[in-house]
Amino acid sequence: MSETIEQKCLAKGVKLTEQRRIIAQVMSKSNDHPDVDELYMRVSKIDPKISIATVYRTVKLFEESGILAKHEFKGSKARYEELNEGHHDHLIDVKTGEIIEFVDDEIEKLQKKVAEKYGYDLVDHKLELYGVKKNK
Amino acid sequence: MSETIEQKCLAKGVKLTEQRRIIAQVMSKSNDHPDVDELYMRVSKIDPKISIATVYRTVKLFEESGILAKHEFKGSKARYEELNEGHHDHLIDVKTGEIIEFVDDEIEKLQKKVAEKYGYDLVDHKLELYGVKKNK
DNA sequence: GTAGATGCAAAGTATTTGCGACAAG
DNA sequence: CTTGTCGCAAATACTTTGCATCTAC
Repeated sequence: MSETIEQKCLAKGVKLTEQRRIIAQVMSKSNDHPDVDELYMRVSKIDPKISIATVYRTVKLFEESGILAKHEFKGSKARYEELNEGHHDHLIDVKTGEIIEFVDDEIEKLQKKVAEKYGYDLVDHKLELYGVKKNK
Repeated sequence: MSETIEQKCLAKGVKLTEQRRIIAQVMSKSNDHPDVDELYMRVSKIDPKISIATVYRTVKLFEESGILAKHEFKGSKARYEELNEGHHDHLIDVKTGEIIEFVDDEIEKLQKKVAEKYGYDLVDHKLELYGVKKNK
C-alpha cells in the first residue's frame, strides 16, 4: 500500500494547510487525469473559497515534491495525476480522449539502453501512444 | 532524397505564398528545433514585414499538412522541426537543453504491440528521454 | 511569533482571431 | 475574378505574481 499524500507532505517538509489537504484528497480520489480547471471545480465543491491561484500553486508544489505527475498530452491543457510507486505510461484514444495506463518493462529497459548508448543517465522520460480503437 | 517543403505544399494543395516560402526555407535550413519566437526572428531577417501571426498560422498549417512536427518538451515552449521520412525520437539533456535525435526500431515495434494488446491501431506516439551526461 | 500560505486582482506568456487590404491561382 | 492569406491590433487561454492578510507550526 502506498503512502497518502498527507504522509508524503510530512516526509518532504511541505506545510499542510487546509487547502492543500483538500486538493490532496480530491486528487487521491480521482482516478482520471484532471486539468487545473477540473480540479478547481472539484475542490470548490468542498471549499468554495479556495482560489484558482492556490490550485495552481499547489499542483506545482506537489509536482516538484514528486507527489503529482504533470502531463501535457498533445493539444490539450496540462493534466495531473497522483504519483504512486507503480510507474506507467499512457495510451490515448484520439477519438474519445479516453486514457489507458500501461506498463511495459521491456520498453523501459530499452529506453535506458538508448540513453546509455549516447552516454546519458536516464532521469525521466515521456511515452505517449495515440491510437484509434480497432473496429473488429 | 526527400521532397522540399515547397513540393510538399504543391502535393497537398497548400497555396504557396511568399511568406510561406520563406518560412519553409528557414525551417529546411534549421538543423535545430526552433520555437515560434526563434523562427520569427530568423524569418524576419529575410523579410522584416512578416508578422508573428503569420508564423503561427503557417507552422500550424504545416503541422496539419504533415510538413512540420511540433514538440512540446517538458516545461518549454512548442518547438518545430521539419518532418522527413526518417522518423526519430528525442533525448534531451536536462542540464544543457541539447537535443539528440535517435531511432530505435525495437521500441517502435513494442509500442505497436502495446497498442494492439489494448485493441488499438497506433496512429501516433511521442517518446522523449530526459537524461544527464555521465561524468566518466 | 514568524515564515510561509492564501485570496484577489492585475500582469505575464503563448497563441488565436476579426477585419479590411492584398495576392495567388 | 475569387478565394484564401496577410498584417495589425485586440482578444483569448492558461498561468504566475504582488501585496495585504491570515495560518500552521
